[in-house]
Amino acid sequence: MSTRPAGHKAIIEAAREEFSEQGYGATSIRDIAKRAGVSLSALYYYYKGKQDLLVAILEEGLDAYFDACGTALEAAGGDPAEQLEALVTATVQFRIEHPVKSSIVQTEGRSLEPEHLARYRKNEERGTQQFREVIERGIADGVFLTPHPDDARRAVIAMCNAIAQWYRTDGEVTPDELVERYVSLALTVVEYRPRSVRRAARG
Amino acid sequence: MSTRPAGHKAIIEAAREEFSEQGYGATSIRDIAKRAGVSLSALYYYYKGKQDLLVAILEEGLDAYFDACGTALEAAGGDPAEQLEALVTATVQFRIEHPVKSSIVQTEGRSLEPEHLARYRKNEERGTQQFREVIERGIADGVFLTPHPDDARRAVIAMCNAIAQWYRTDGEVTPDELVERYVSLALTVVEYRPRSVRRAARG
Amino acid sequence: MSTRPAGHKAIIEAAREEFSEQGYGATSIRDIAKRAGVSLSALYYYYKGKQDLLVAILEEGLDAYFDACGTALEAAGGDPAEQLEALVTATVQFRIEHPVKSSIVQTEGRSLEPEHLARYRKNEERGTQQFREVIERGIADGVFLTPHPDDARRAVIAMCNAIAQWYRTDGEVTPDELVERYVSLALTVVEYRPRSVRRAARG
Amino acid sequence: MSTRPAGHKAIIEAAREEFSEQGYGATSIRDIAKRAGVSLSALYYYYKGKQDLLVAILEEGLDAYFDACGTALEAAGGDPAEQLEALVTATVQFRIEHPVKSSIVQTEGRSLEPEHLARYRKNEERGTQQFREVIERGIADGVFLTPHPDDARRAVIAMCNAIAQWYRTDGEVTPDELVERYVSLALTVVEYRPRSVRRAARG
DNA sequence: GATGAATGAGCTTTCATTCAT
DNA sequence: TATGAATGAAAGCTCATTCAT
Repeated sequence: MSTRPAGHKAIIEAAREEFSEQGYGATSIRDIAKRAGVSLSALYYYYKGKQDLLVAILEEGLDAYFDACGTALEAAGGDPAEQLEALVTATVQFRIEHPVKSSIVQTEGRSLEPEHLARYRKNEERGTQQFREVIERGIADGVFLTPHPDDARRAVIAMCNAIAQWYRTDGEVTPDELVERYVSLALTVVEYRPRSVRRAARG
Repeated sequence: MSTRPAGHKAIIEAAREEFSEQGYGATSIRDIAKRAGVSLSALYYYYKGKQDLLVAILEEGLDAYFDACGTALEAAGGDPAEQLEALVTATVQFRIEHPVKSSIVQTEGRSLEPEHLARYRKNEERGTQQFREVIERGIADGVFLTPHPDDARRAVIAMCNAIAQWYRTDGEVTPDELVERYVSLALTVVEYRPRSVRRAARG
Repeated sequence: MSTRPAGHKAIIEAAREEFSEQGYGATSIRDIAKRAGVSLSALYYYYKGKQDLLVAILEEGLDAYFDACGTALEAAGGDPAEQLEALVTATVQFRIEHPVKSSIVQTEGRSLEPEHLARYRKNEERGTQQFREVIERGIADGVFLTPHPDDARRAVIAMCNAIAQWYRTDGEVTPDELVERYVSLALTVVEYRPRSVRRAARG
Repeated sequence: MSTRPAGHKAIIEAAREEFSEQGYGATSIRDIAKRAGVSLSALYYYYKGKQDLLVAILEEGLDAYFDACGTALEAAGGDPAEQLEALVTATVQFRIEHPVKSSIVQTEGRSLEPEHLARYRKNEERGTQQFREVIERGIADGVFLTPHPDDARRAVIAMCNAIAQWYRTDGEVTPDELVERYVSLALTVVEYRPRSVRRAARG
């Protein structure tokens, strides 16, 4: 959690939008200051520089996403299917509600200077790990039948992430509908077969 | 097909790699010249500028991909499942064999100046359209059961595209294996049920 | 009147001299910065660019000249001969005292980009207009006998303007003498015949 | 007289027009080649470089003007008034017929590099000298009464030179009319009084 | 005679950043 | 807290010119 002085939200917000629209490399610090409506010097008063802004934005982006996932997982039971549902729901909702944060986190990691990159990549990895654990447990429990858990995981994450790039809140599909569809898609991808069904089938 | 004088391949190649690694905005034209081993002026002799390089790279990237899809589709029969298989195979192979071309086409469209953007976006749309047609025909034929063809399509495309970002040829999975798995995943996502099976099930 | 922040006079002055000596096109912005003794960036802090400098210089040049003419005309009576004398005096003095401003205004209008050119040419026209009005009134009053007022006007203006290119303050002729001679020349050119003389001649 | 190989007139012509419109410093050698419709290399085949083109143009410009003056003076008698008439006529006609040549000669001398400048300025001086001699002879003969021959000379030259900048062949005044007016103006400026008139006045 | 290819130097401009106040 | 002023470095690009063919 950052402990920065208040009153600089406009700056972060502006930077996020500029980075998202043009990319870190193509964004000038003046563009950000102008968009935030503050002077160039004010920006430097709050942040050490352009890279510092990026670090703050990326960290906050990951944190916010992981918070959402954590909350969802806690609310879900111990069942792998329920947990996958929780993760997909949290991810889809986050991509819908925070498309800018999402796209930056997905694209601008490469713009980190070496000293920040390693830590960031490691942190980022937690997202993969969450899905990996749930899927592998589902397989161990015999409810996810996919023979290729890594590919299934990557597919699920990729399709959820892509939402940030095309979903528009003024479109035809409501967020809830979309969540439902993607949960369903994800369960299809991991080839989910509920125990009860199989038991019933046997009888 | 470009009709540029020969001997400038090194330039395009260098530009592609720099754009892919750092992003268009963060790449300097000097970086490209240096990487290509030519003088700055030589670069300007062949290309009008940085934007011109990007345009050439993006166009070629799309063309090459569409060529691969076209060839694959022609070789496939009229059956929607076979055609989806062909498209997925072509896409996965292209992402594996041309990860740099793939990632640029996926990320740097936004770096096009307005005058080139519209045409590019339209061209890009052809990729979506290929998948859309095949999937819808599969649904019409009753072999793809997914109730949400748009989501299925986006999922299939997203998961195939993501390959460019993580696949390494020196990894555990061979290209052919990966193709097979993704074809299988795609058919799962569209909920493919072959006619013969359903007929048998009915009997 | 310009409302720029103070302390950038050295820049304008340097630009004026460089433009005057080498021409706008041949002057590099580095030359100007060096001559002004400021950094290249300082120059851009005060002016948007090379063209902006030219615009400022040309506008100020015209303004200063028109101010001098205006003051002289106000001090003069309503008599056309006196007014022509005032205009020629103001012009000659301005060419002597501000040869650099004068030569730039005379030569570098063509270096204006289209968006500034029209306005400038119109403003410039006021100079011609001042002379035209005075000469035509003198003709109407019957004191200027020249049958070709346009040619006379152009001749007077051209000869006054040329002074900026050859007059040296360390030469033989004092400014006051030169003014007197050019006033006399101008009155000759418009074929001035004072009323009193003609009346006397008649008697 | 230049002894250059034929077929390069288009180049000189193009250079003249570019230099005249934009100034030497602002003209690129590529602009010239494009306007002449030849390749960049062709230009370098005929001329050593940009400066060489300027030298050729300026020399030819002065030569052509002096030729015209020489011819006119030869045709005129020995009378100073007739000779001044001849010079003004030649000058006005040249400014009318060759406005581009005229304007370059008047403005671009400063663009000569030191090694060519001295010779050019000296050559240029011949123009002044022609007028000076005629006017001084007129004064010695007692037909030009101006008390300031240098100012008169400069005035005459300046007003004639200015013609190149404003005269348009499609305007109201014919060349012949203009010549007549400027001859008349020039004689006014030098305060010409024919002998016969004065003799008559005395009687 | 003529040209396509190539270059190094220089161009105008914008960059991220610092600092005195 | 906050900013106007200033800077060195580097950006994209154009320049006049050369040279092998």
